[in-house]
Amino acid sequence: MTEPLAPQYNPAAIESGLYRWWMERGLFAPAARGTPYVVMMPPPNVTAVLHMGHGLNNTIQDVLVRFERMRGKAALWLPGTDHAGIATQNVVERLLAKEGTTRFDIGREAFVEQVWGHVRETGATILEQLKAIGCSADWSRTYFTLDEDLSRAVREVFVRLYDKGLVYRGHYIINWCPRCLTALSNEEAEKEETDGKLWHFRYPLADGSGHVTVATTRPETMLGDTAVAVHPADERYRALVGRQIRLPVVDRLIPIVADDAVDPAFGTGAVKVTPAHDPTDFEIGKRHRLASMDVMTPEARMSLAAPERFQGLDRFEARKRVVAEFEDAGLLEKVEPHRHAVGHCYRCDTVVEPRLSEQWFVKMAPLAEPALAAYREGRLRFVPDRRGEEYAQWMENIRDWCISRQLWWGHRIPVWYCEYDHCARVVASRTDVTRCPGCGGPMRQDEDVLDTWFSSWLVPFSSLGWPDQTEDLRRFYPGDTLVTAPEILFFWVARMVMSGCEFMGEVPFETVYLTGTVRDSQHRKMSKSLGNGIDPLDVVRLFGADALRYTLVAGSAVGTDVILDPGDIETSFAPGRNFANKLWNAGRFILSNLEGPTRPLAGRARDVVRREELSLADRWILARCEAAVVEVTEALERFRLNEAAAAAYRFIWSDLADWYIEQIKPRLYGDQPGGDVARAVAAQTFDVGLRLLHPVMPFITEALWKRLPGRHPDASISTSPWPATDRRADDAEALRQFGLVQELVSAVRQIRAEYGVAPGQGVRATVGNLGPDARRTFEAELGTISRLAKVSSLAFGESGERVGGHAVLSDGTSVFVPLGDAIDVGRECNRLGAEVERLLGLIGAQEKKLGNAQFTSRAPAAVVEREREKLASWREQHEVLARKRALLGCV
RNA sequence: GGGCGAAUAGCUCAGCUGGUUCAGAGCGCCUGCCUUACACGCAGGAAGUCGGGGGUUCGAAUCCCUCUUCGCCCACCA
Repeated sequence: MTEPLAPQYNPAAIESGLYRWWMERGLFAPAARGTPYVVMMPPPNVTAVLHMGHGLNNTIQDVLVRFERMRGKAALWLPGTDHAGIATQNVVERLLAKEGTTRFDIGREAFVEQVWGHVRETGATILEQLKAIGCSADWSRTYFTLDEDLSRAVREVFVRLYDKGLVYRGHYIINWCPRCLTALSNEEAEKEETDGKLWHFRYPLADGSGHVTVATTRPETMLGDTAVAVHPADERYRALVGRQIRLPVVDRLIPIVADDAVDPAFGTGAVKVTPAHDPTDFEIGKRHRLASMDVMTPEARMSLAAPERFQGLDRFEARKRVVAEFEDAGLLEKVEPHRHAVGHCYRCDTVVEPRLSEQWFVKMAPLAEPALAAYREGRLRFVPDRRGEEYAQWMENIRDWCISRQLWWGHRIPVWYCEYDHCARVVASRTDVTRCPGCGGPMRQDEDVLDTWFSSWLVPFSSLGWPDQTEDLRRFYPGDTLVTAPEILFFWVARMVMSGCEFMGEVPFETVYLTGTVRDSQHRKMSKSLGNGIDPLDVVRLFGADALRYTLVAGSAVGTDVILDPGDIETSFAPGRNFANKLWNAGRFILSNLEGPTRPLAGRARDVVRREELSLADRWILARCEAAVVEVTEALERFRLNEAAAAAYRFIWSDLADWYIEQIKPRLYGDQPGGDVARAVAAQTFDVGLRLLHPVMPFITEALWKRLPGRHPDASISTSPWPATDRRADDAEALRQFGLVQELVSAVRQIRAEYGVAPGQGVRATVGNLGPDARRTFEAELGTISRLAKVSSLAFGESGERVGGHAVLSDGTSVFVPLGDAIDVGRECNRLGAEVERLLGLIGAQEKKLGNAQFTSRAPAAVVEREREKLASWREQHEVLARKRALLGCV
């Protein structure tokens, strides 16, 4: 009936094909019914795709989606259609690096073609990866295209903001990458602590009556100085304000001004002012109507505004020359080492040059207000909580967003300028403009393109067809949960909230779950440039997708990073593989014992298993199963995926495989009656275990679940219902009683191991000092005890013998395994002595606690009662062991 | 400079609302087993004064303060 299963789980054989099987049956398409549950999917980043970080994000998203689907929600990922922007940027960077070329060496058309070829290629790679790790998104949606819908949404948004006066153009100091030749947003200019120098320059007063010393970290910018500023309240310089400086090197007269922005405590308290090359200076310049001298070209070489001998020099070369000239002139007062934050381009790591330039901006404060309110009012929450405060802090101090980029790819800014100078009309438009609406003259579109995130921030609704009022939009906006990496909280998440509030009137999702970051053993972020990445596809090939997913999920405690050692992927991923194999073999065993349908455990069927037919072990595993359902469900609801994985793991491995399967073997083999009941319980609890684990390990659970008896060939575990909690299985008695049996078995095993009893050799055991129902329990489970602990006979009462291994169970039951001359009495005395010591320690502490009137009067009665019971139990255990030691003649 | 987080077994990490169900898991290590589901396994074992110090409390890995060390985010002191 079922094809024979190999004794080892072979991911390659099982996983290939299952994904297609799912897709063919449309199992990943949103269900027709049910409450929508939408997990927003971030645009995959091409450079990240072969790294573990993306594997982590995608896995976590998929775990939640599968969980919610099984719970009857129409869960889907919402893949953005705008993967082009970021993807392209990265592809371009890679291409340029590979070709060893710069953007200007390739013609635009050839360039675009080459880039898009690459995008299509890497797009396929991304799909491969997502399939390989079992992600269940509906990938039929457009992927990796700059599709027209999106362009439409981008233009719509731009024009709306423009009309509201929220988009504006202006001259500002922006972050400029001299290599990429583009403006960068504040978020894209990554600050890095850098060891630099602080040069102290003497600026002589124009009348020769002395000098003012200024400090700078960027000497080359002094070529563009147009003032020196001091704090208005600074006594040292008060008399100098309004006088002139003769700027060395360039030999130009500049004024000394007073401005509040100057910190009198830093450096000399006097600062050179270079409005074209520093944001603060730019502000000072505006206040004092100073000229702005841009002394650099876009490539960060000295421009024609610099003295002739500097023109064309690279900025760092110019820096050396300026310093040298100061030194030669005796105007270099001193040089100090100085550690400060320097901006670097997030794409190419080039030092960013603050540069005066004309750019487009979005006024953010009005957009931030409702987005902040949503958080404050609880309509938006973050997991972990503390990220919410980061979000709020950023929103409160938000700065305008520079959205124009001087790149060759992306959405062009939908603004047209009239070519006629006398008209100079500027139009923002949803459609292309060819004729000037004012004078009828020709129009020219802005050359710049929009920041990638300007399309990405619209994904929650643009990907659903907005601005049209589509069915999808009605149904799936807003979503429930955004799962993404913390590093794009501001780039993307915060902006999506703002755009959602502005254009849809409500937040795009109510929960933002921020995953950890995948780091290497030195806690460095995994990245291509560091070469410390792990390709998830390699892991899939070596260990299987389920092993990869298990490791990632098990390592993802809320708010913590996942550390993986790229040099030792065996250690990281073998546990997942081992667990998959364990599950596979447990399944193989159970399936091999299930011929045809099993009896139902509940319902009105004639052959339903009656409660009194259940053995203690049956009741125990059903109770454990129930507990596992509660644990896993609650953990997933609270985004504690690692706990969900651990709970499912414990249930399947420790409870089901280690104990229950071992316990029922005689019944399955027909050595004991009740095989049909054992089969029914095993089938049911295994089924539940598979479903609990399915979100984390979809392939292996699907493969096994499909083989359970009575499955329709097209049924899939991914659309089967999530296990319901069953109060009737809440069986504390069974848990306690079977727990005692487990303790007894362990105690005998321990003694056997301690004294090297040969594995096959049976031992006798005597149990005494029994609790009320213990004898009945042990008698009923005699088979279990004898098989699992190799006990040939179990006697009740106190043994006449005294030489052997002794133990005591938690309820005070004494255990004795006679070993005759086989053991060393001294060794047994030591063994028991250690245990007695431990108990005495506990008892002493506990007596002190209970003797403390403060405790008994202040602690809750239930706690006190529990503590009393513990003490009684320990005393009893101690007493039993002490007697045994006395019997052995221990000193 | 501001904000935040972390420090628990050799390694990677759990430990949520303070109370021996809390000192745990996996890997690694040691011992014995190829027991008819699984050696990617089974059974047993060793191993941590929960970073240091102080405090709150009847009681602290858990709450507070402080120090040390690492990490992250933000930031226009040139």
